[in-house]
Amino acid sequence: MLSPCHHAESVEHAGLSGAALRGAVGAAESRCVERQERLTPPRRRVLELLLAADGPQKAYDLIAAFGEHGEPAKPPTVYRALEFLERLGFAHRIESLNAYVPCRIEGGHMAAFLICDCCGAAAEFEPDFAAQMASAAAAGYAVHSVTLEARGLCAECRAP
Amino acid sequence: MLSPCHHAESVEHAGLSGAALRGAVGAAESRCVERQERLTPPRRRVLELLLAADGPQKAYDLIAAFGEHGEPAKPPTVYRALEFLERLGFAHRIESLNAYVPCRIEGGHMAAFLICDCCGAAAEFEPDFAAQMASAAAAGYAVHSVTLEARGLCAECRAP
DNA sequence: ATACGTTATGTAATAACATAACATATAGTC
DNA sequence: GACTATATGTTATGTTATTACATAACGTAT
Repeated sequence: MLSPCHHAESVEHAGLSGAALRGAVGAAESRCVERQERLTPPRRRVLELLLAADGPQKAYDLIAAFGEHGEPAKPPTVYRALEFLERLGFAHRIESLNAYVPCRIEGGHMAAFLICDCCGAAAEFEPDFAAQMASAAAAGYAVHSVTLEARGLCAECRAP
Repeated sequence: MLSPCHHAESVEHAGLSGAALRGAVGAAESRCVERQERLTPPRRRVLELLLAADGPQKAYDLIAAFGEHGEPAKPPTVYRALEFLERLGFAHRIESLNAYVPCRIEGGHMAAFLICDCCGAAAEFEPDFAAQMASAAAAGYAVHSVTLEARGLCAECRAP
């Protein structure tokens, strides 16, 4: 990845705050109730941090930001929360960045990202994996998850 | 990922040895000459280790196996060689495994893998990213590389 | 209400993965 | 031979993630 650039982060993916943040957390809470899962305090906290952030967050960013008064979390606290959030579809790990983002797409369990090497934005998009799933089926594979990561330059960074 | 299973690694991706290994290294050598790049001893050694292996290799596996008589390499030696091999298209990094495989597909610069969670095999396939590239273009992104990693069960592990 | 099984969290230590920084060496060119 | 660019050697450290085990909270059946 290149060094950070001068361009602003994509507005559409800017971090949530206030009512929008509370609404998103509340929606997650509801989905947990439906699924008989528990949005416990550390899980909720990590979700808030992801939702409030402007871009992909590293695990140790979350660890550092975890406490209300500057105390970091212990690593397993955050890694466990991230695992839960991924399992419920509330967050995705971006493998090529070793970083995490909140899920922006309802109901999708397959993740696809456009990652800007200039500004660091990671835009989730609705993947159409039909062609790849056909290849997998032809090879006899039973696929249960797919991630796609495209690297390049976002519209803003191409034409500033 | 699940724990290793009892199934054999996929035969088609078994490690090379003898003449097949020398042939593959020789082909890489030729491509380096064409491109005016140098397949120096550490680069050649790491390529051999990848080609000879039965599956994705971790960087520290390569570091441990590097020396002819059991002496490990220093980490930068192997990471630099891997960087070179990726740049020339001789190897791919599988992000979700933190591991490396030799490239099995001529000329392809975009990587797509079917990764078996049971036996650990990683089958490279020829990706058709037309649908995703269209999405990226619609979003204004200029994509320069794409990787796809599908997790699941291979044919052998589904029906042992 | 208590005992039990299950799930989640707290905590310490460390394992696994990767790079920075700087010195040295080797190849190609003038 | 001197210069330049590229590659390697070496030390140290930075970053990412997990293991292991103890404790706590929840649900539920007695």
